[in-house]
Amino acid sequence: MKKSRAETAETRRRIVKTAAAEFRRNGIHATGLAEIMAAAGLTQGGFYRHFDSKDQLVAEACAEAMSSAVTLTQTASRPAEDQTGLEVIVETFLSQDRNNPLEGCPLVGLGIELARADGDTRAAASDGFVELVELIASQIRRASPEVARARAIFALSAMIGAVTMSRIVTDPDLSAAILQEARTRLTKLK
Amino acid sequence: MKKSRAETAETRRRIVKTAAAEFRRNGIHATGLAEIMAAAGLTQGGFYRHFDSKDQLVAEACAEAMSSAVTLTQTASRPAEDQTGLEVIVETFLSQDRNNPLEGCPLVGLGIELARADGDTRAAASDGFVELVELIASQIRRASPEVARARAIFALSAMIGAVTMSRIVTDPDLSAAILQEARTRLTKLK
DNA sequence: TGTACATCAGTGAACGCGCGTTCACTGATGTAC
DNA sequence: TGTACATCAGTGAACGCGCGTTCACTGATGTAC
Repeated sequence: MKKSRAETAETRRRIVKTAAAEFRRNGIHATGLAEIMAAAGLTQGGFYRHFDSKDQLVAEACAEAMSSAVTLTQTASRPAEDQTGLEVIVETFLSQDRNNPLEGCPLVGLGIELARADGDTRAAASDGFVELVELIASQIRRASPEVARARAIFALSAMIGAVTMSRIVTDPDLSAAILQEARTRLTKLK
Repeated sequence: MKKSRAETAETRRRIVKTAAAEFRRNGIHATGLAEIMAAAGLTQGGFYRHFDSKDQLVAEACAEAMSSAVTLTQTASRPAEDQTGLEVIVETFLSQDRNNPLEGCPLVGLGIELARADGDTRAAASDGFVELVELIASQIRRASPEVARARAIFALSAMIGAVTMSRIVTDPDLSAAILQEARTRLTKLK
């Protein structure tokens, strides 16, 4: 049953992408390897042909998820007809579908679990945060680079808190209000 | 080995308080009942004399942790000599010791796990969020109640995001900057 | 180019372990008289 | 108030289950000649 090199590489990528989605949906600790492998169309025994441990997969899945969040934000940051780049980024970030967390920002979906994860995973999350900060800062044009970066740090952490709380809260109106307040206040930072 | 009613009630409270601390330290899923019972000075078998399930303990521990966060914030909200009530609240919230999460805000320590928890737990978290919002709003005096509430919603979710990210990020300077930016911007909401 | 063989991706079953939960038992507490 | 007994908080061991990890095996791929 050996597979070609191309197939092997493709399988590995599929496992990482599947894991990135499942971890964001259910959390890292609550997601088992058997579940991930099944979702990737494989059986659990094959896992260790690709990875040394669950921790290694967690780190790679976190890096992968951060990388697609950065790409998504990059795409979104092209200013539209009547909106600045910052407005579009804020709008996009705050519109993450609560019912489809598979592709949302891992800093929200994995959240505080990242602070307890091992070094490689935390480093991936941390690096991704910095990349997003720089992307946002580049859209704040009326300020010096230092001030823009400071505002971007605030905007990103505030958005992460808002999306997180909008998912926790049980009242749909409150959930919408949390996102709306963040939207209103953070688009003013331009 | 039967205990008196007073002792039984005291034991129950101790289990809930211990659980509230352990869940905030390690996360809900990652904390076992045996670990909690041992930390409370008991053996694991006695757990079901007090609770029907782990989920019930999670809900009570969440309510307990939110309640002490509210009490702490209430105490902090008395304006000091040279600071407004809002400034003191923001200062207090953002000074949660990363290395001692036992008593920090459960909306940070439990984080996105709360969004996946069962109804009672989410309700406790949600109610606690609303209480904190009202407490913060009451310290924003120059605005109408509606505007004050809107600002409080933003301030609280932004602080939760900032403390969360300050714990995730690996660079201590960045961690401090995240908290500093939140402090600077949110104390201006008065 | 064709053949023989070593490699190794993936399967399926098993491993030890810790989880949430259950249970028989103990013995101090609380109750009934 | 004192005595006899039912209650039940807490212990310690066990339960089934799912976890991360290991392993013997299969058979198509890639390599050596």
